[in-house]
Amino acid sequence: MRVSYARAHHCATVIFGHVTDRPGRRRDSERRDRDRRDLAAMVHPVLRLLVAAELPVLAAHDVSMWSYSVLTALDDGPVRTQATLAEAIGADKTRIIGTLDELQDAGLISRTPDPNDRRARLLSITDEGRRVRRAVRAQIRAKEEHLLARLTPAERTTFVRALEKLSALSPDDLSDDTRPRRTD
Amino acid sequence: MRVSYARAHHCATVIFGHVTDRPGRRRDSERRDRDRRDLAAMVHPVLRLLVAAELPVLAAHDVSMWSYSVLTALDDGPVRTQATLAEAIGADKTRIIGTLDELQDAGLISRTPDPNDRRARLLSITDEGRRVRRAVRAQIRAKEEHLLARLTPAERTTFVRALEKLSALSPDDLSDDTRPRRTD
DNA sequence: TATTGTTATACTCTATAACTATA
DNA sequence: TATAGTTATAGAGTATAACAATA
Repeated sequence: MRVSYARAHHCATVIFGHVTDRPGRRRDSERRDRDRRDLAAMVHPVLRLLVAAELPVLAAHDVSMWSYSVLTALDDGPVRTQATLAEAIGADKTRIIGTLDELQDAGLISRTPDPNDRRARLLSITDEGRRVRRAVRAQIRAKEEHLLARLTPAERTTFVRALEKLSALSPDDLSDDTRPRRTD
Repeated sequence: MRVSYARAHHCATVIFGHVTDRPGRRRDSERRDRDRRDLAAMVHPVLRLLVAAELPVLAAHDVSMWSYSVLTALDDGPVRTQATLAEAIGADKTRIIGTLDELQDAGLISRTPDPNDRRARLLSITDEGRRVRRAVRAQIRAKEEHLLARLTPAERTTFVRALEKLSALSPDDLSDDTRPRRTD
């Protein structure tokens, strides 16, 4: 995930001069929602901001974004095989191999052959890996505070809660098939 | 911005078994906030969800993500030169040229030489371009409803408001230099 | 035959630098 | 000399297919 640092000052000025819309008495909240930018057009800059804030922290600890993602998954969850880990962090089997090699060379994770299935290699985070992960996380949390400080306490709580809800969804949850209507 | 459709079922189970933390009487909200995932780890899956939802819509109208971004900027703002447009959408001068060529060939934008500066080419969206942009937006909004429907009305309002606030920030707004303290 | 981990290849995207034509 | 637009080249990142070992 590479992100350019170019600032995305998406022009927020929305002009609907010649949109002939029935001049009903809409509430402000409805008008607000209609005139807002697309969600992706707002979420993307926020992600770039977050990544830009995280990269220096990661670099200071000599870990890549993928490495940090792997360490996080291994620290939070039980031992995994490479395939399950890859799916857990939304990556590809082939994509994380280089990352795992680096992490192993750095002594942050260990890969031991599975006695029950000699094809598989069981992954686990080392004490040093745990230390690095948590040091990085602490610094990232500090950076996040700069962002969240722009919100009111109530906004902040709701924003994080909403993020937790939405980030847990799978693409299937958004498919049109979930609509109650049936064609038969 | 290419996004794999692999589901990011980030394991949300957080285990702090051996983190010796003073067992004070923390409020639930504080504990919640401490045990949550990193913001980027939540924002990223949300963006992927949104992009996955948008791509089919864009494909149906034969426009790329960058094309839609350009059409949006030109529809919402005044006529721009290519350089200013590029910066407005967070892209690079050289990166959008191919996109502009496609849009021009498709008759969705026009590029006319600037009479005052024969180096520059003034951009403007055509009626057809406006039609496409708004048709795409309407469909994207419909898809977004699937996502936002997972939130309560109050959560939704606050979430969108928070996104508007945060997405308007520039990297400078997050730098450590903004802290009130000085070293001298 | 299917699966785990791995490697190799090709393809996409991006950044950088160079070029032109104007100013 | 500097700038707007363009083009070309190199590099990073990714997906896909193919492979060896094991089930």
